[in-house]
Amino acid sequence: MADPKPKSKHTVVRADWQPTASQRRDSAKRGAPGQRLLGPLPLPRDAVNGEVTVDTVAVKLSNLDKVYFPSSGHTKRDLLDYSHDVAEFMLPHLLNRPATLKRFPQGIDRPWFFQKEAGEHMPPWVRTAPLPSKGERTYINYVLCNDCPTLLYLVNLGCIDHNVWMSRAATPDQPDFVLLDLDPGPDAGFDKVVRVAQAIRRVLEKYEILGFPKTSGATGMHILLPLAPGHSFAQSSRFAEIVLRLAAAEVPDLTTDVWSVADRPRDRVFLDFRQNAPGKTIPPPYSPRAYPGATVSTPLQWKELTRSLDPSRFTITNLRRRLEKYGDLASGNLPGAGHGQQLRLLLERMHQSDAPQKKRRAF
DNA sequence: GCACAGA
DNA sequence: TCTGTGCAACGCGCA
DNA sequence: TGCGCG
Repeated sequence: MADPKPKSKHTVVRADWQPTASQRRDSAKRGAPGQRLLGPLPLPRDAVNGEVTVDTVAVKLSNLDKVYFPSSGHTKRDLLDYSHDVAEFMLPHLLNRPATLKRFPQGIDRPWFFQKEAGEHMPPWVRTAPLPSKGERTYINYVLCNDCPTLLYLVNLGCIDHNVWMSRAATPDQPDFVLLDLDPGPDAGFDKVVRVAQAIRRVLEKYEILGFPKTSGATGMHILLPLAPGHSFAQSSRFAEIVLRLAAAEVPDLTTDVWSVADRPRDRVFLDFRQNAPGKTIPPPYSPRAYPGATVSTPLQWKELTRSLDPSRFTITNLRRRLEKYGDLASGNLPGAGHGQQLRLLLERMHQSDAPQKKRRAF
């Protein structure tokens, strides 16, 4: 493939960017409880505009008092304080992943827009990666949110949630985890999501598959299965479908695979494997969401999946307490964690285990 | 949130 | 100087 | 061939 060289003043990344020596040193502490929480913005509390210097980079911040979440009163400053505080936990999950910017410059109740092309107006220290678009006919310079200054810059632009690919820029066609997406209908409470997640947990345990559950930050849940390098999205999607169909067979009255929203039962949990595709995005662990209350996509321990689990409890205001207590419960899903699974091996294990039995069918 | 075009 | 506008676009299943 | 869908 020809070396893509779209003109850009940004630092273009054609291979995965490598951490500096000091960042490598620090990374040993990452994921440990209470470590690396950086506190709120280093800025006077009454400042409405300002400039912070983070990692030797000066970032301009504006309209800090603007209310982004009217029902709870959370402001842009609250979002920036949170982002600065948890950056060491969130950034590893964003590293080198092309980002689709979803911008809410006037808050969650006002018009928003997508932005993929970084354009020529971002500061030169914002890293980007050129990726083919429209069937290889053109390139888009995607933002890579690889450091704290970039994170704060994006939040200042109105990026409330972060939406990143399941692959990294150097290998855009190779997902490094499988996404199991649990999406409850409007009349399905979170208790149903929990029961379906427990069914998925039983399937994963039966075949010794490693998975990390998290709230989506909205109404559903995500379960992430770390992948060894070299898998395709076709493979990750097929595997997600297999696991979800096995789980659905255990709780058929709680689940649906109906694609059309109009025809989909409103009181069931839609199990979506189609999200495993190139260019599709997911809010990573610790991403805030543009929902009332400033909820956060929050990694969980499996044992926390109880009837009383309420995902609206996890917000930008209180998430640091969980990080102090538990550290990064999803750190095992990071590409460097060494837990990448070979789908061929998992499928062999599943096939052997089921060989004497009939094939399971039905969603 | 911000650059840009057109009035 | 003000005001309006753009800021994305994949591939699958089905009619 | 287009639409709904995430």
